[in-house]
Amino acid sequence: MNYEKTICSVCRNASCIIKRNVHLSQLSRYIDQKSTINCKKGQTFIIEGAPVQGLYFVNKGAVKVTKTGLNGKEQIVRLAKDGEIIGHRGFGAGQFYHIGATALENSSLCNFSLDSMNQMLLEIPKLTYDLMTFYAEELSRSETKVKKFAQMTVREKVIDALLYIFRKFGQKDDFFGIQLSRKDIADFAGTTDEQVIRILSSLKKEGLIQTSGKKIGTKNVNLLRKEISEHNYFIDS
DNA sequence: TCATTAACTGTCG
DNA sequence: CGACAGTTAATGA
Repeated sequence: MNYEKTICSVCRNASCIIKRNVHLSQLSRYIDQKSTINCKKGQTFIIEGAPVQGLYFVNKGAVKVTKTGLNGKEQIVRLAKDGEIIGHRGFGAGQFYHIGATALENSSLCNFSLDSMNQMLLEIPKLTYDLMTFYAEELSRSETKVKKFAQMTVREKVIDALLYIFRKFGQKDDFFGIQLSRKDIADFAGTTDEQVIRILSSLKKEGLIQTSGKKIGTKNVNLLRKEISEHNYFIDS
């Protein structure tokens, strides 16, 4: 296990709000306070209901953010990759996380304590502004997601989930840049793994996607988009 | 190798 | 469309 702290100055995550502001001199002492956590695939590093332990950034890897329903069903709220923030709703008023987060791949995470974050945001307006922009985007995504869940059929929701994965992780050698279990896709789309399996195999029969074991890919994104085009929500969510 | 997990199929309410 | 039961394939201890 490698516990070495990742250094922001050599980090490649241009979308990270810390990295974007790393040139600000006030930031350096807070960066010195951060810690790096290495998570193995499948490891849960934010437990729903546990006390907030600050803010996490994905340095490298992939993470799912989840919320558990009353029946114990897991809902994947979003996926996060390099440069993205996790646990950002945990601070402010809330004392406890109301989401969970587990690594989908071996991942390294940067963690800033609550105190660190609060002082940073009070002291550096540019950082606060960037975070606010991020919140605004998140809220907008969340709103369109509500519409989706209300209006889309299961087939459309699964296609939408596939497009989300495609957008976020891209495709390499005809398959998506991340391998998710059918269960994870189901938890994201708000359905069951059996439904996902069935829809994936019919999509495969129709030639819209190809699968090989856990690997899924598409050769015709536009055809997939067309299926849910009436909903017009495929822009970004 | 055996045991556990994931993928898939069929059926029923 | 979801829930359940059951089979097969893949994975890993």
